Amino acid sequence: MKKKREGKTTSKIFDDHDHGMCFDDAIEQIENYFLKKNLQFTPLRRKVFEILIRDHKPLGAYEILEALGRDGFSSSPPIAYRVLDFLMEHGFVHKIQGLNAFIACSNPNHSHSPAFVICRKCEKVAEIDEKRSGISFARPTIENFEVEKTTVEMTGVCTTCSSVATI
Amino acid sequence: MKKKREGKTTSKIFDDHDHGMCFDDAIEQIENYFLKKNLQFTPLRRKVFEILIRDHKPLGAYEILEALGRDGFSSSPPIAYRVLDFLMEHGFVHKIQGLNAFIACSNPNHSHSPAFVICRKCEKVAEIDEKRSGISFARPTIENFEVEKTTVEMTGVCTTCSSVATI
DNA sequence: AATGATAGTGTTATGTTATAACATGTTATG
DNA sequence: CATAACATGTTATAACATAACACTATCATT
Repeated sequence: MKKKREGKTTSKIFDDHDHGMCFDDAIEQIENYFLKKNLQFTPLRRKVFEILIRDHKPLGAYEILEALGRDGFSSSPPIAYRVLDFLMEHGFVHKIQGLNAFIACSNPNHSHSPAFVICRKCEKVAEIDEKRSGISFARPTIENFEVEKTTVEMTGVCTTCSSVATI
Repeated sequence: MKKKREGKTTSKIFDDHDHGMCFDDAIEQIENYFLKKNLQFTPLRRKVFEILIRDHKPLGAYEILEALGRDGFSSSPPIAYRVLDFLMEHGFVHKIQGLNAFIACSNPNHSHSPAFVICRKCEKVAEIDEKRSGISFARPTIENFEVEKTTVEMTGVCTTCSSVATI
């Protein structure tokens, strides 16, 4: 059986941005970016991004595929993975390694190295920036090594879930 | 086909600890720990740990299973995953999320939140501590959230591989 | 030593995530 | 309009992980 990815009520960290705003802005931003970079914002790419930004929660590739299928697109695995790779390359989608899931970027305008806070109970995910994270993770310097990408994921329990209790 | 996990020559960061020492010490440390905690360091658990510490590089669960099979143990998947979970719980093994692989811990004596440096070409992995990483990632404070575990993985290219070139 | 509880291992089957390889269609440009 | 580059579609399979249950070993107590 599939693991659930759902949430009940929310902890502050998970909803302190205006999501209605976020949705419209995000679509506009990605359109502008693609235009500027001369990339194709094809119906498939748009749909995948919309699916992710709609609920703004992490979705597994196969969940995205189901949604694509429902909307009349092909739903064979490479379809999703290719588009996700593409959107990730351009910073509009991130992969949450700890969940094998994908989430729309919250700040595609900043060039940034994101960090994620993941509640292991409700599986809500917040993307946070360096200042709020309490850690600094942007392009650290490592001897004899060129860092290209830094993955930072903080797993734990949000106050909403911990108040419900039972580990 | 299987991805390769191998390395040629080394960048400093990947071999600045005495591995002969590391192996003997590690075995002794894990033995002491298990003794102290009244846990069973069974032949299977010992073998899995030895397989990981032997080369001290990340191995996939199925690579570990093959090695177990060669050494006369059962090699059905749950065998490896169970032992790996157990060793991870006690901090002797870490999972490298970016590689779906497991690696023996470099400092089981410290209580620590490890960070990893991963060369995406040779797939060598170094476990580094907070100071050397240039980032601070130990139990940051997040509002309305209790962080239990922080994953930090820095992917890039080591100088050895970048000198060989061709992206 | 026999009892039962707990922990550890073995086995089968299946679920979940991801990619390889190749075919077809679509778009931008010379 | 040819053609190169990009994008999508399809089939098959690889790679990673867990559920469920059976069996065995170990430990604590009688």
